[in-house]
Amino acid sequence: MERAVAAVEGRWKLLILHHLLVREPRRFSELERAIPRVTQKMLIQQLRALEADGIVQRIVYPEVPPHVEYRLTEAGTALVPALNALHDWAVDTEL
Amino acid sequence: MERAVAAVEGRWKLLILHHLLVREPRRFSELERAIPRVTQKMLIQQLRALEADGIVQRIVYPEVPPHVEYRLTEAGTALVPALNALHDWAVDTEL
DNA sequence: CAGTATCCAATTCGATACTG
DNA sequence: CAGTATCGAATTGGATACTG
Repeated sequence: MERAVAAVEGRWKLLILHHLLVREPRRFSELERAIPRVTQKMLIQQLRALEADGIVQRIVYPEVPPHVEYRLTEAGTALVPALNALHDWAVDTEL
Repeated sequence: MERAVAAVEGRWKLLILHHLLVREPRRFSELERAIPRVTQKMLIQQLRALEADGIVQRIVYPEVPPHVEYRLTEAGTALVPALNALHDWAVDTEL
């Protein structure tokens, strides 16, 4: 349970998840453009953390130039109802 | 929505919320005993943050010695379903 | 394109001591 | 009892420059 929150903690993870929900897959540069204020360092760091937690999947196409896609895993998709519950709470409490 | 997660972020907040769910109200010293590894500094800091976010209520009884109780607010109680959803996800994904 | 590497500033955390 | 104050260590974050 602590790990469940940890999996979503971090300034950018929700934003990343949001953009993946809106449209999948996303390339690294797409996420960069979608979240202008994130640095490359933070973006890759959060993506790796989400990957390590089994929430997003990183798919590498061995091409030149490099091509990497990020998708939600099944567990990532399964997280959506919980995020919606949090969202509903936030709306209801006007927080 | 970011604030919704922020309201629950922090190593001790879930633990505090848990103990308040199990039994209300709780005094400061009860929470200290319930969560042995938290320092006073962190405990009060997280309690204040939860209070600022409208999730817990701090009730002071003007007695000697001092007597302070912590309770969930209505918004705090309303948060429970969302926490359960997160919990279910954590269990289902074996995270 | 998709990252690494580095350096530095800011924030967070624990331990300890003290107080109304 | 219920905190506050202080300090230093550890972690995190941003900016910038560089690379396979």
